[in-house]
Amino acid sequence: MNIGDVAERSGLPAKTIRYYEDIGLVKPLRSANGYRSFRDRDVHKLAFLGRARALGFSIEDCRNLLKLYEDDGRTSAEVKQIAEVQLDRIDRKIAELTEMRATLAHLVDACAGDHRPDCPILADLAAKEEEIALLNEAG
Amino acid sequence: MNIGDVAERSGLPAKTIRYYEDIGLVKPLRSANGYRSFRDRDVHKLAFLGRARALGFSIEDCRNLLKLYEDDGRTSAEVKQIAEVQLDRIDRKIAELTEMRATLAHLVDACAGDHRPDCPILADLAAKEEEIALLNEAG
DNA sequence: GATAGGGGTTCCACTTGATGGAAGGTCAAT
DNA sequence: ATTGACCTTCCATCAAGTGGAACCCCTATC
Repeated sequence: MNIGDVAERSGLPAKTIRYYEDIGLVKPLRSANGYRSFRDRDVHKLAFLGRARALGFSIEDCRNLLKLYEDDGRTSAEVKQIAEVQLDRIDRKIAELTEMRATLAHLVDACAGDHRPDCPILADLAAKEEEIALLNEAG
Repeated sequence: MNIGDVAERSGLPAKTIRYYEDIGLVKPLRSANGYRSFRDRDVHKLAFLGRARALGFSIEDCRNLLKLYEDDGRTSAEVKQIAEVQLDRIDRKIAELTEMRATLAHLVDACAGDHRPDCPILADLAAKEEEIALLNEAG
């Protein structure tokens, strides 16, 4: 199968598939004309990668998950551990964003958004210099 | 003021400050010995940048916010608009992560995490190939 | 005067995960 | 023969820094 078909079937752009070959995630064969020739196995792997990436796993995680996927001697504990670490990363990211959101929403709410220059958003961004200065004086 | 002091006061690493100069966010003077010489104004700007970045604003947003900050003729509407777009980005990101989290948490929950190879996580990542295949047959 | 340390400087490479584009080869059909 | 849709490689670019090498500056101490 040529890269175009694989792209369609796996849902990944051809460019991405080439990139994945480049970094050693898939190793398609080559036809006589130099075109990449993908086996079903390669297509499966790419679809797997697409899913794993959609869950936010890093490329390195994907590499490891793929290895486990193809290793009959794996234990589900190994897989679970990778997933748990990722779950934790997601949780921390969500917490971080939620905090940002709260602060920003508060500021947006306080801002008139009119023709005047007075703006609590800018005021807040600027004011914190002093907080930092105070912190440093204290510390 | 030298870069080390500024780093401490603004809370930004010296490397980052140099980088910010590089991309034109701050323009410190130079002492006779070639050292960067930061005025209070520069330190304020850097602290401002630190805060804005902490709220997730992109460097380009920061550039614009800084411009507005220094422009007496600004309107709060301009500022608010940038902030609202950012708020929206955060919301979309949170939604995306929340969905990832739900899927992943479900899978982690279903996985025994023991010595056996059977793993719902891998099964899920692999199974979706077929969904895609079906989707493609249908479409 | 030499030297050690703790600043500072520049510049280049690397990170993550692709993506865009140029220049050119291949293939099927007209 | 030539169009158009494929495919190939390679190089550059994005965000937002970070790490490190090689080298300069300044002060204090021996």
